[in-house]
Amino acid sequence: MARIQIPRPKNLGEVEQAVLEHVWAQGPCSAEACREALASTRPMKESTIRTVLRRLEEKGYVRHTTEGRTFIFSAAQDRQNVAVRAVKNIIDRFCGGSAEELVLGMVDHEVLDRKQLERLARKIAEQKKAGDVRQKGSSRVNSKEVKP
Amino acid sequence: MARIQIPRPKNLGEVEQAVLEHVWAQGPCSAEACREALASTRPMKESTIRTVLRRLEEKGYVRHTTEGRTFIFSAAQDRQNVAVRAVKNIIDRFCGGSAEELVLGMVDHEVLDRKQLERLARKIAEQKKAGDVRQKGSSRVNSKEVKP
DNA sequence: TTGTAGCGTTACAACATGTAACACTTCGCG
DNA sequence: CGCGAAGTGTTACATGTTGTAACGCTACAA
Repeated sequence: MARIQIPRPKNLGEVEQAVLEHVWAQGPCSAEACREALASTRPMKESTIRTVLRRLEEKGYVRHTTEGRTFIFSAAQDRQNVAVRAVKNIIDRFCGGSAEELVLGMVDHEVLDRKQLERLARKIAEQKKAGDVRQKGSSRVNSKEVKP
Repeated sequence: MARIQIPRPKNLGEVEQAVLEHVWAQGPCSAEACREALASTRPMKESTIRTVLRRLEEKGYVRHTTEGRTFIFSAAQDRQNVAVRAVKNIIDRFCGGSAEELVLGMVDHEVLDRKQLERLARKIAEQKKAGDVRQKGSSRVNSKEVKP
């Protein structure tokens, strides 16, 4: 009884994932196009895919415009943003907020390999250089906006 | 109808999280001890906490031994492991398997700050050095075991 | 005008989660 | 020895989430 909890960042089910994935990969598309594209791996009735897309929209992952009478769905948030937010959540939940601990863990567990580490090191150096000037704030114009 | 899906890596609900958190923080403890510790933030009946602990055990996050007739629960997986696995999942789902992309995103979004980046850079250098000898395999004896 | 493409609405089964009651067992105590 | 307390096992149930879909309404084309 009584479960007045503030909605946690909505997770996605498998099908929802797959559909979102497709929208990310293929760009704006109609429900039907989406359905057809996924038909081989996950056959769905036409009303099913629409339900899924509607839910994705409710959850804020996609939005739609109309083209004639047809809904064209497109991603409302970019992939990386979603990923980073999801990870941030994990960090808060499991690592007491320390992203560092997590990344170190990833290194230990070789979720990151050498080549990637190399690129990362470069990137980090870059970031550090930028940081020498302004204490906080990215040097790049893009992204941002990862508010929960 | 028909939802014979292979169980995805079980997520945890809020209460489950909180309880696991406590076991991680306080180490082995009985259901009652656990309940009392969490009583201020989440009052639970005694049978409730036991259900939660049982489910955590079913999901493989904790295990228990008996001390007299009392169950003593302890973590079955360490925090970092769980976190890394969870992140790995996200990476697979959202980043096409590229952990690098994600970490770069974290840098962009300042989920990682300068001080942390510094430590990370050191760690990475270390890892690289070790890697110069053996192409694969951690230089440390600890952790490992992040199999899905 | 009638079929059809496409949307809105509603439904439902299976699971996940929070919450808990009740029943059974064992141990210390009077 | 019998009792009550502490602990465990079992079962239940309300809500929310996710997959899947049927129906029904509307506008446009032939």
